[in-house]
Amino acid sequence: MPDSADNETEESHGRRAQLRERNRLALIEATLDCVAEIGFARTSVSTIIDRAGLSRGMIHLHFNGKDGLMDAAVQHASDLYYQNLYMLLEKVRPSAWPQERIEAVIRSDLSETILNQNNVRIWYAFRGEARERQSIRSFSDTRDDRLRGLLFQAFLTITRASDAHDPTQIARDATHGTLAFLEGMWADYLIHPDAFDRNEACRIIFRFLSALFPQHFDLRGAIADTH
Amino acid sequence: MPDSADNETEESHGRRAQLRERNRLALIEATLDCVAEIGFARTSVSTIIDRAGLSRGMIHLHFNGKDGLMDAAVQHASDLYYQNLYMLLEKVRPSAWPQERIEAVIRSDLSETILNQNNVRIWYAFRGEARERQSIRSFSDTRDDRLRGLLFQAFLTITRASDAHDPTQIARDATHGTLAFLEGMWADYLIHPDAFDRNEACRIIFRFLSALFPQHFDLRGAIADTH
DNA sequence: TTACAAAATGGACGATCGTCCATTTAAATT
DNA sequence: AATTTAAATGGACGATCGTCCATTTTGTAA
Repeated sequence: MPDSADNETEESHGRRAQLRERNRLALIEATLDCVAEIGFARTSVSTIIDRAGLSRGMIHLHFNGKDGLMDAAVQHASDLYYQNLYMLLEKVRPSAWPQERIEAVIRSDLSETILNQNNVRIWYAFRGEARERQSIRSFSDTRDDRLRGLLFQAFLTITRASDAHDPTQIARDATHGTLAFLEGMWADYLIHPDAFDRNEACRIIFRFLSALFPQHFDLRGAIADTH
Repeated sequence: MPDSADNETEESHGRRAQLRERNRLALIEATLDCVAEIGFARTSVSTIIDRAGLSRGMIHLHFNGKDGLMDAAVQHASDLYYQNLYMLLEKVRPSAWPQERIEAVIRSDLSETILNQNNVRIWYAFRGEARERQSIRSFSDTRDDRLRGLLFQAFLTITRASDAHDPTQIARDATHGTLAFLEGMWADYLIHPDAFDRNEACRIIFRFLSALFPQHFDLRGAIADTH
């Protein structure tokens, strides 16, 4: 085994697997494009393979049918969402105040990278068809769980430092409320993509948060701790 | 009162029009049931007429095809939503404080009558397919407009009586924020219908509102004016 | 280069889609 | 009771759906 000595066995089959994966991904992306453009109901096998420029049989070959492809597409969209979101969140320095982390979550979730026409259409198209389809249902579920954890810990740090007699409850409500806010802003963007104003959306959320935590937020976002 | 003589002339043609209208409505209701149960994509002409117990041709006869039926169904769902909502809002006495009217909007929109499994599934199913369909798009639009007017006037009354230097802006933000809140609560209910708690949802909204307008709200809702 | 196997192709297939109309049913009129 | 006419029926129709496989293409190994 001369030059293949330091290559894995897989690498000798590399070109094949690489092409295979390329087509697999092309199908998923074509599916998401179709869903975003013409909706879930009108997205057929024909429109997908037509857009991908591949042959009919590939869907059955790679995904065991249309349902399997849809599941994979949902998973892919979810992965992309998190990949982008956490990439944005990583810019927050580790020593950041909790209110800064909260601001980062809000601004990221409303940024062009995350909240855009494609994503919002895909999001609502799948959510509308989530009934009885576990793969799609988890698409919506997961977002809540992971964002919720981030926000809750940050809010808890804030409320624990205060003199409120039920810091956990307040933190939970603040988390729930903030997520509801973001959800509402997404819906707003879906219905009125042109009239939507990201800065205004942020300001509204911060207006409410600054009323609830005046020492930690103002209309522009997080403010420095005073102790 | 059997078929008495004091019937109007129209009533002599009445029986026919009455039966006709009954079938028309049956088709619309069957459509909404199907959309709620199996989703927009899986709702076909066959499933609709099967559920309505009527014949295939009626859809073309009454609505000029499936699209027309869908449009009528969307309109009907929208009408029902407002009919129920405004019925609930009428219980608020005319002299009510603005904060009481705001509380009524919030509690109504989250009440069992309005926010239930059927409505929320229909709502999101149509919204997911709203792309390029004016009738469906207006379904979402209108809700905002009418509720927005109610809330904005109430918030404006509150902010104008305060010493804030930008009462209009605050009222607008509060309106936008409250609608976003409600939207988020609906999404919450769609994804977790069992875990959803109406009282908790109300409390969270009032927690934020009471932080913003401490003289007008507490965790339980509106409070009496102090001047 | 030849042989092998994995991957990709594209058309055939039955099922189901939405539309539409010839026919039947039954209410209203004479 | 006979006639008229609006409403309802249900099957035929072509189009399109998603599935699947016989065949071809192409990367890899002998």
